[in-house]
Amino acid sequence: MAEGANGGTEHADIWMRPERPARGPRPAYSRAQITAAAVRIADAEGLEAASMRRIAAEIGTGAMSLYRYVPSRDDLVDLMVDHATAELDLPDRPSGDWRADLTLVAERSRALRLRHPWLCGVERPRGSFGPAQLRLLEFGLGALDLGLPIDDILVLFGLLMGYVDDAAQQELAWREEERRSGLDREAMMGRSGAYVRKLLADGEHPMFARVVKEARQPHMDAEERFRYGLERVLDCIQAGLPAVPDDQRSSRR
Amino acid sequence: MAEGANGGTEHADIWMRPERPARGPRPAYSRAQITAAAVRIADAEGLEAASMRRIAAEIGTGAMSLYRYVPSRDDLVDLMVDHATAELDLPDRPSGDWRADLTLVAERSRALRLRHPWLCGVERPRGSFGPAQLRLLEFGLGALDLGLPIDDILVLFGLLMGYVDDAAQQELAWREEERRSGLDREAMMGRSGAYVRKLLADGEHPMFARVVKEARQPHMDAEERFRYGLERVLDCIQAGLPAVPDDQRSSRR
DNA sequence: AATAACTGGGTACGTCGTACGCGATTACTG
DNA sequence: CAGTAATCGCGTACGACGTACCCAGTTATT
Repeated sequence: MAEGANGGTEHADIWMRPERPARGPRPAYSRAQITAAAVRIADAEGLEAASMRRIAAEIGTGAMSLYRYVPSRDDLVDLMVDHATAELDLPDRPSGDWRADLTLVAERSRALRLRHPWLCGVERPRGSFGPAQLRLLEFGLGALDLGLPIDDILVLFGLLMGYVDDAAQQELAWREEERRSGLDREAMMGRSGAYVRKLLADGEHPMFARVVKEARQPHMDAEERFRYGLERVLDCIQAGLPAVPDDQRSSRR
Repeated sequence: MAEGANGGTEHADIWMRPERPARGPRPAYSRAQITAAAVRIADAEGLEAASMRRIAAEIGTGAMSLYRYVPSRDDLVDLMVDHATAELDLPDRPSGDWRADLTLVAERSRALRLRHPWLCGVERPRGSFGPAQLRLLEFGLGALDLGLPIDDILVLFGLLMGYVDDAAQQELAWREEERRSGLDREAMMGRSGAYVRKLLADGEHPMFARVVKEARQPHMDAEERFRYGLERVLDCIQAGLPAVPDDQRSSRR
């Protein structure tokens, strides 16, 4: 098929390509330095503000210089994700109490996404697992390694991280809307947009109406609301685990 | 703060803005026509190929003409999402058997994402709910309306759709890799990339190794694999529901 | 018949990622 | 120690992108 006859770069081996070459002058910058600058910009102004030119300007060089360190912007985003994920700071190994371990993962992951709002918006289908993401994976899957087949473990861990992602995304969206409108959450419920008001009025959307009128646990702050949903998710996950004698928990193996 | 002193377009009221104006010549095209063209392109060449110029060329006009029908490309993407979602074809109301209803939602949603691969990659934080998405929401939440507070219902439905999204995304990624490499899934396991081989060899990633070596239910095809995970998720959701007398199920209220 | 609203569409601006090429610098090879 | 080849930082240039703006032509209201 003459489809790129070269040996092939598999597809995304950023993590294999060595940072420093054997020959040539010493590089003036580093991948970590560039990645950190990119993260700094994305934190402050969003992911799309972290363009190659902008990042280069941040570290005081030309845009094309970055391509000496990173093959493409997409790969740089992969580096950014792993760079941020490295802040997670999880224990070396699961404690044996799966519920406590997953709670830890969930809460720190949420905090991470609130600290780096662009994390939720990264294109998903890139199967790029850097060292920090691998650590997270090892810890999370390891916590659930209680006799289930690996496929089931993956499903359960996916449910947890899916919840974390959704919850953080919602929280960020609300926060954004508060910032733009100047109103707090309580005040926004009444003053909703014309479209929402129409939907509430037409009587065709009872569940949506309940979401608008009843939801959001109005007496909880964001943290409490997250924990509440998290407990529900953990209960669900528990149902997928093999039964345990109920007293023999957190047994250090 | 002098922050846009106008009355404000709330933020995304595509669904309120009337298609036809009162005065002026009859428009030559329609929102539906433009949206359909965009979906056609995105299906064949990906979401980013559906640029304003490309879409305009598809229907035989200039790029700027589209802005007579749609305020921005982001809004057009919202229209595309709802246009695709409208294919879902769900019953008018939940049947009373929540498990059957959610199974229906999950399988059709998966099929929809396989038919429109770009759906999984749409930027999430847009809280834009068109009529088709509202139908889906009403049906899904309604199926779970069994006495729980609305917040719990939202969490459970979120878990389900999160699973569907993840599973579809994974399936699409594998399909893409098969297409590019020419190998089938079975053959790819051994011939994995250098990075994966390194991770397997270093012994530091036991769970990742299990994922690579044991997962994917090698004896199942994609459909079976999806259903298998789906049953796990539904079991989990069941645990979050109020207990039922075990025999009194699918009782038509 | 006059007017105001709207049409399709061309041109132009500022942004993006990045292919390519340059002269200078450095490490390996003889 | 000279020669060579790799790699450096970085400027220029190209082809996309979304869309602001302007225009002459068309139509429903006055």
